[in-house]
Amino acid sequence: MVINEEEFQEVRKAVEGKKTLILVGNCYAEYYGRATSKIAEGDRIVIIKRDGSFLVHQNKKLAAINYQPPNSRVSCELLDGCLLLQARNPKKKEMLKVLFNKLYYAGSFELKDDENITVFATEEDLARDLMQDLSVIEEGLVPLKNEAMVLKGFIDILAEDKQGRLVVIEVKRRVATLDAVSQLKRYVAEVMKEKNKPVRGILCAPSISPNAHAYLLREGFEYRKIEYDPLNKEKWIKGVSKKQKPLAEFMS
Amino acid sequence: MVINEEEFQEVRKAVEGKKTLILVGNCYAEYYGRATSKIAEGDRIVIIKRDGSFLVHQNKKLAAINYQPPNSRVSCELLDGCLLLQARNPKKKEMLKVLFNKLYYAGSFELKDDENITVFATEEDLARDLMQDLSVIEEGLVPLKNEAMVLKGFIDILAEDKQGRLVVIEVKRRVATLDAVSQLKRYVAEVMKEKNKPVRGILCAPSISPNAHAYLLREGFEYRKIEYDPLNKEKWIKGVSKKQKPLAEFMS
DNA sequence: GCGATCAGCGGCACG
DNA sequence: CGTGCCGTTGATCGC
Repeated sequence: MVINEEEFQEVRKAVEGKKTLILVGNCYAEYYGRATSKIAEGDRIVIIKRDGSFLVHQNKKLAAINYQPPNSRVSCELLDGCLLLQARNPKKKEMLKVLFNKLYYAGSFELKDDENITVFATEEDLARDLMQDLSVIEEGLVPLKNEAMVLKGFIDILAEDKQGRLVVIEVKRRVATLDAVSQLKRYVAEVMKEKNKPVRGILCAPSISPNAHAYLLREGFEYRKIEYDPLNKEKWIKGVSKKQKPLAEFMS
Repeated sequence: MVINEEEFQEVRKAVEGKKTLILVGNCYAEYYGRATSKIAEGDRIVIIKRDGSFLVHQNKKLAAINYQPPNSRVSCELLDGCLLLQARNPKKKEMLKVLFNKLYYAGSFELKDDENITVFATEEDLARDLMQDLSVIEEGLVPLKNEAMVLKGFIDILAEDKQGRLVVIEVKRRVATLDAVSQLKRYVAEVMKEKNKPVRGILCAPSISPNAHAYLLREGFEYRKIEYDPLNKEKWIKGVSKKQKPLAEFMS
């Protein structure tokens, strides 16, 4: 009997009362569902959130080793002095079991937080602000906003060049890889088929891997380097200055 | 003065002593680096691991809203009665700041855990065990293990059909999407160029999206449905029975 | 270190 | 719901 009744009641009340529960202790864990996993006993942290999210963390790495998404049904029981937690997703036939044989800490909390995080410098931000001034990509490019919407919905920027040719522009916020070229290729083929005329493809990214570049050129597409700094308030995209969304303020 | 000196010393000792630290309280958070983010004050959970991993969790959803990868340099200070935590990655010029104005809990732990999780039913597992009996994909297929290694290293399975044609097989553990077809296409093109002869492409997955299937057929490739159950010990891949890696044991 | 790919990816937006 | 795709993706493995 390692887990005492008092601790268990704390856990039970948290699980039943939909509070947020934090556990630290020595546990074994196993999962089955989309795959199966197991890990022998070790000291870990478990977080069970109000919405049924379930996390098992080792004391290293960023990612949880086991988890269950929101809306999982959590149960707890005392089994031979051990605390057994189970998080099920009946629809997906998934189950995560965590068996604690030691508990260093158990605490439950009612956390009030209605805030949403705002993130800046996403691919969407890049594409939107680039569209305000496509000259950084190529002189004379004119964005065709509505076209892009109607046509696909996935194309970052659809534009027309000086010669009146359609240009599909794929924007990447980090190193462009083979995937990005494949993606561009699909979009170009799509538009070309739709419009029944030649379409150019431009890949915009801070850099591109050698393989991706070779693939790109082989397909007849073009690469344009873009540089950006999320903290530069006036011109966060190098070479683009007008009509940019103002940056969020940050303390020094 | 909301954070008391005693709590702060607990935090400071944990941060300096490379212990694992868990904080629960009301905080504001901001990040800058690859992007920028900020979120107004709310009740959240912070975990700082021994290796410098830093996590900020809201009381909903599975994913952390802010984080810093392993090896970040963490510092803490008391500022106007508030606890300021900073996690920096000098090389990437990244910084995460968390400012607590209330602390409901602060605990530090020395967690001992040398175990590694074992996961079964990954794509690698699927490909390896399928290779033991390719008849479930097509009668007469013979795997060319060494070829695949030498040729690329990324092709899941390279085989030869009854007519002696090369067959590139891409295996997916879940719904095959457009990406998977693009990937297969790249590999087929690669092998075709290398060997200078026609190459077939087969996409193996539990299911395939309509768009992906259309794209696949348009490219002249083929789809083969595979069904598997990670918990079925004798035949976890339907139709494949021999030489399979034994499944890990799970309690009922 | 970069490059390529998988992940029980998670999350979001759209149809 | 599925489909598609981004993500401060993270993590792994090969070079």
